[in-house]
Amino acid sequence: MSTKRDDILNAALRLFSRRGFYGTTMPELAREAGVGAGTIYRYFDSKETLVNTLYQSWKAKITEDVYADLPADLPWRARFTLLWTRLFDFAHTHPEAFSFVDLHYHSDYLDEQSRMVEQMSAATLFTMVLEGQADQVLVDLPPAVLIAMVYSAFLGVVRAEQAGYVVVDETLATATEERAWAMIRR
Amino acid sequence: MSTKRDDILNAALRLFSRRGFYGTTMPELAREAGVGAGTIYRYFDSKETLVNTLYQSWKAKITEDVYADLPADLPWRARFTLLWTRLFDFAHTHPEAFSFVDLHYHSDYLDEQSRMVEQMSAATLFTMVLEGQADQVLVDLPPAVLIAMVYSAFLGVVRAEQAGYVVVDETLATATEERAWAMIRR
Amino acid sequence: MSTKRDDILNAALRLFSRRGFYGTTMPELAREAGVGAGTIYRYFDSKETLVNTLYQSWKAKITEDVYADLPADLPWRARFTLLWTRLFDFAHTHPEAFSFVDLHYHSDYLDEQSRMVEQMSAATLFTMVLEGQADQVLVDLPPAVLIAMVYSAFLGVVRAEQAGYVVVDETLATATEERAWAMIRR
Amino acid sequence: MSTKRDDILNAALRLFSRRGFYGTTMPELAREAGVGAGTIYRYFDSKETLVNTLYQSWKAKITEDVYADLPADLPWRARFTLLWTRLFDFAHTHPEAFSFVDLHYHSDYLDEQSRMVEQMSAATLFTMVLEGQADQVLVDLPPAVLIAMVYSAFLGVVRAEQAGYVVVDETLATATEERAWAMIRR
DNA sequence: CATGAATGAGTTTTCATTCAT
DNA sequence: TATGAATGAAAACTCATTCAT
Repeated sequence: MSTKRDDILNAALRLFSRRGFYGTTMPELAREAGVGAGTIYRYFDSKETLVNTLYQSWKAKITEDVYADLPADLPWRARFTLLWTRLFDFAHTHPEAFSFVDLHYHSDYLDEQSRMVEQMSAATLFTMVLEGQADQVLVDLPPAVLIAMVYSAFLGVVRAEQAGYVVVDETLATATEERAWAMIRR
Repeated sequence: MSTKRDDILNAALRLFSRRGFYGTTMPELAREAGVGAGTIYRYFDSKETLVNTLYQSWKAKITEDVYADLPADLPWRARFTLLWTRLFDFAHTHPEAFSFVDLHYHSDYLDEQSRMVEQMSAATLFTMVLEGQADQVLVDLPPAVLIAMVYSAFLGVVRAEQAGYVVVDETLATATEERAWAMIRR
Repeated sequence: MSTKRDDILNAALRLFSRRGFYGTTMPELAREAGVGAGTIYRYFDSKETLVNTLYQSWKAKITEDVYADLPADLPWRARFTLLWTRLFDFAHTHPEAFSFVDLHYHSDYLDEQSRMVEQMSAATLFTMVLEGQADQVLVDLPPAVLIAMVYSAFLGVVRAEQAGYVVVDETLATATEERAWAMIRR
Repeated sequence: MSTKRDDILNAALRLFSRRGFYGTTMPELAREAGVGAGTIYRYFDSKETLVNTLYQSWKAKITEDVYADLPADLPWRARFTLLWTRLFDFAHTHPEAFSFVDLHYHSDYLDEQSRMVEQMSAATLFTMVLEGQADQVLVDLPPAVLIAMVYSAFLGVVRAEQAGYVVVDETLATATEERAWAMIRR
């Protein structure tokens, strides 16, 4: 089965997350993927199609792996811990995914569908925060702000880790989770 | 007086912060600055020189405007409030500056001097955090982590604001400051 | 087989020998070679690399075709005749080669290797002249001077021919050879 | 009186003789001449006008200084000696002039008038050679060939000298003259 | 007269995309 | 289906020339 398509997507994730969309050339990408330059175009119409496909798939995968299947009866504190843990698990399993998604946030080459996936993912979180606020567990700030602060704080740690400034073991992951929770709990 | 050089730097800040380094073309930049394409090269040797000049000047300006002249005897709580206020003041005065600096963080076209300015800025914060921990006011996590979490949280809010998701008035600024402080205070 | 590379080199020989390095533009060259502008860069890193490659190959070819395989026991007079004949044969087979090599002599865009090829070629002649002088056959002047005078005289005839001032048939070639020999024989 | 015009012409001689027409830029030329870039255009309509002016003036000066005022009754041998001496005197007084004139020989940016000056100079020599042949003093080859061989041989020596390969003192100048004469005398 | 900052057409070079194999 | 050589449009950059001072 076509492993080439995946080779291309994996290479694209690596390069786009490092050098960005415009900083990555198709020949480079072909070399990194171990395929001919023309081969990329058998699977993707254009560079933009490729980046959109990649963006959507990772955004969806993050949403799925991190936000889905939260036990409905889980107390808020434990729920947050679970989310935070999943975030770090994901970040460690797919080190380039968060950088990639973050780097391409709101870029003008993202198409309608990418924006929709983006919206859906945001909506999930948004709803969750609203519930937490209704339950008087989360602080009363615009959900967009709470989400931005927590998610950015998480991303900040991941970036520090990838830059080699710290190693995030389980202890540190837990500690950061506590701090993030302290930021948003009522 | 050479207003052209400033026109170019201002246009570059606007475009680089939006489209990134590789996504911004020199003709675009020339048009945005209202100068001829060749004029840019009278003031900057190359596109790389330009982005480095810009990076260094803004990084230095942020450091100066936000971190400098902190009253030595200011209590930690008040000190943090002051810093947070200054960050928002800066972000509102120069809406593109933080995005620009953040977007170009650790890019491979940044030269030695840009990295040095970067280091100096980081060192200032690092020292401050260490003091706060010695005074038992700040939580005991690696300073790089605390800095990353707070600064990223701030950036997250600014980005949400620029995306039009929220309006950050004084009340909201204060509220976010409290949340950020809650994240790092012991 | 990569005939394109040869097409480019041949076109470059023609244009560089006529208009010089700076006077030849890459689009012109591409058109003359019958290839796309980008194609040139698949085979040569830069215009400078191209001119150096060309210089080295022709300098080496001249040296090989003209100076190599001289029968060791050939009397000086016959040896000179042979060299002169070979020079004209070469000039008539590759009408632009001598102009090209001469025009680019000591140009600052020639690299280390081009200079080495240059030196090697010069050394061959130099040694030959020294031997001729030791044998009391050649006049006692600095070899560099003898070489310069003979080679330049030859080039002068070739240039006159190319400018259309004369036609150099076998008779004229022989006559010029006699004159050149008269210039340097003891 | 306008020394600037001369400054420009002198700078142009130096740069054009070294780097050629296309290899010399107007700003470079302005700097070398010690004038503003715009100043050049007060004296010369364009770069082409400048090079043509320069070419004509030097070609004329060479013709005047070297070929004019030859005592009518001077024997051929002495006449040749005088010419050769004058050539070397000229070359040593104006080291760049011969290179410049030679380098621009038959270039397509030379205008009608430059070609005429060229023709006139050639005609003088041509006539002289014809006379010498009529007098049975010079060898019977096409005058264009004789002229090319002698003049090129001379240029070869000058180039060797400028490249630093030899120093041409009076003895060597005389020796080369003898060799050149041997080449063309009957 | 003289300047040199400013320009845009033209240069070298890159790169997304195509297509013959 | 896969390739990578080939392309030309567009990028970064240069330079002859102009013009406000």
